[in-house]
Amino acid sequence: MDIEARPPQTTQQYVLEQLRRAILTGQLAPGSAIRQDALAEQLGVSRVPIREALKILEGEGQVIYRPRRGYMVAELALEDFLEVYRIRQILEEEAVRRAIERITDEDIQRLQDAHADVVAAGQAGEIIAMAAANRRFHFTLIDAAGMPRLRRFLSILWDASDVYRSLYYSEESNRERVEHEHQGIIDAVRARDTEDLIRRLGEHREGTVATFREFMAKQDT
Amino acid sequence: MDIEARPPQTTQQYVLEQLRRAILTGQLAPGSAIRQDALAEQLGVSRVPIREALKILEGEGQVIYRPRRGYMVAELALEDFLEVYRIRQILEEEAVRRAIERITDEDIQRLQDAHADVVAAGQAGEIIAMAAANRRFHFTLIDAAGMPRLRRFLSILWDASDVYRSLYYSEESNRERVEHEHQGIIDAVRARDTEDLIRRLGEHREGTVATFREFMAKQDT
DNA sequence: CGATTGTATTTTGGATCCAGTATTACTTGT
DNA sequence: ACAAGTAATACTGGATCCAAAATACAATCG
Repeated sequence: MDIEARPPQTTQQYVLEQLRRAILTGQLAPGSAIRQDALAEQLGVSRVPIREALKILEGEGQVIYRPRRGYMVAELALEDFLEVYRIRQILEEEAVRRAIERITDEDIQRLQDAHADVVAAGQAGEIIAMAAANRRFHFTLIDAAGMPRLRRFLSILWDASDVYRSLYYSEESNRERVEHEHQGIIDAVRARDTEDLIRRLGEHREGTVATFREFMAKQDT
Repeated sequence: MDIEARPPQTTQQYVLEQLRRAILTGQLAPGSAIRQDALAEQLGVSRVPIREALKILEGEGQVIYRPRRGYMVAELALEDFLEVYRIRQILEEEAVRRAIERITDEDIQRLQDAHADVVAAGQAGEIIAMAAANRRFHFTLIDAAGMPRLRRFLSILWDASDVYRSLYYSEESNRERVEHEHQGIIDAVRARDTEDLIRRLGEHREGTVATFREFMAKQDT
């Protein structure tokens, strides 16, 4: 027997999850200071696991740290967002180039399943679930590249730029666009057509960026 | 007046520096376990700042963490190295494309200065100084792109793939090659010739990778 | 003699406590 | 009334202590 040992869930991992979630949903607003012992009390743990979770987020660039001043949630201005998104696109492009050469039918099935989850969550209006399924969709493709470090970086970039997602998905028209583009991506993968796939990913990105520009413009008024 | 406050050096930052250095020079060999209180005693601090520094390195992917088992220095097999290097190249390419449009004469001067430092350190046989100057050379160019997050990722990737550098630079022939290629890069920047610059960076990378293949092959015997 | 279970030791994870620094509020002087 | 200096407060950084989990070792049973 060779049973995979379940890695035990430590408190810091729990805290890390909670922090990620709070940042993603905007409960911890970008730019706001993070008070360690308030958080500790709120989560019912001591300050130590809080500090360690914050250190990981610091390494990932999701929070800003200034010695003796504490942590704040990193802000994402439009131009920062565009920068992160641009990096994501470059890396994802590299990943899918490799992925399309090695992807199996089961992977494609998973892709299709993840897409179905996106649609279902969208119709149910469950924003968090939709963001999660969307992530799974993209990373199914990325995983097929078999480049673990590239995957890691994309994962961090994803988290870092997913901050405003919840607002973004709430618009009906965006959901439809995403659904349509995803299906196109799946088709291109099925056909093993690299250039078409790259083109579709590019369009997917441009659609997203355009939507964001509108969104930010609306915010400013 | 808007003076930037000097951030005080905390113990964890000191520990972090020491750990980075130990990993870079190979004192902490890839794959070896990191014993927390041994380190704490050695550096004359408590275990707390050690743990927090390790958390940052975990976020950067330089050490592997398993709950309740501790940390190990991440191993870099040849294929891992190639993967990291490939990512670096892609991102550096994006950076220099932007950089060449915005770079100033002062930046170019700094580039030339950094290159001079590389040569000087090389002749003096100071490997660590040479690695540092080489890093400065590349990041002078990257900084000119004005993409702070991209810069951050490149910085992490650089550290992660710099592990074997000390061995690498010790060979005379490599030093000469690096010097020659750097000068070519500077010339291309001066001429604002993007395509030539990209081409030269690609060659620079290929030369490095080829050298590494030889090096690893020698190691295996 | 080998394997398995129980025990001791080592090492990490978390809590509490203390010290040093930054921020805020208040007081005092002009 | 406003500014500057000072005192009070709040929060972070680090050390020590304790608990829990993993590993190493030994003893016992088949």
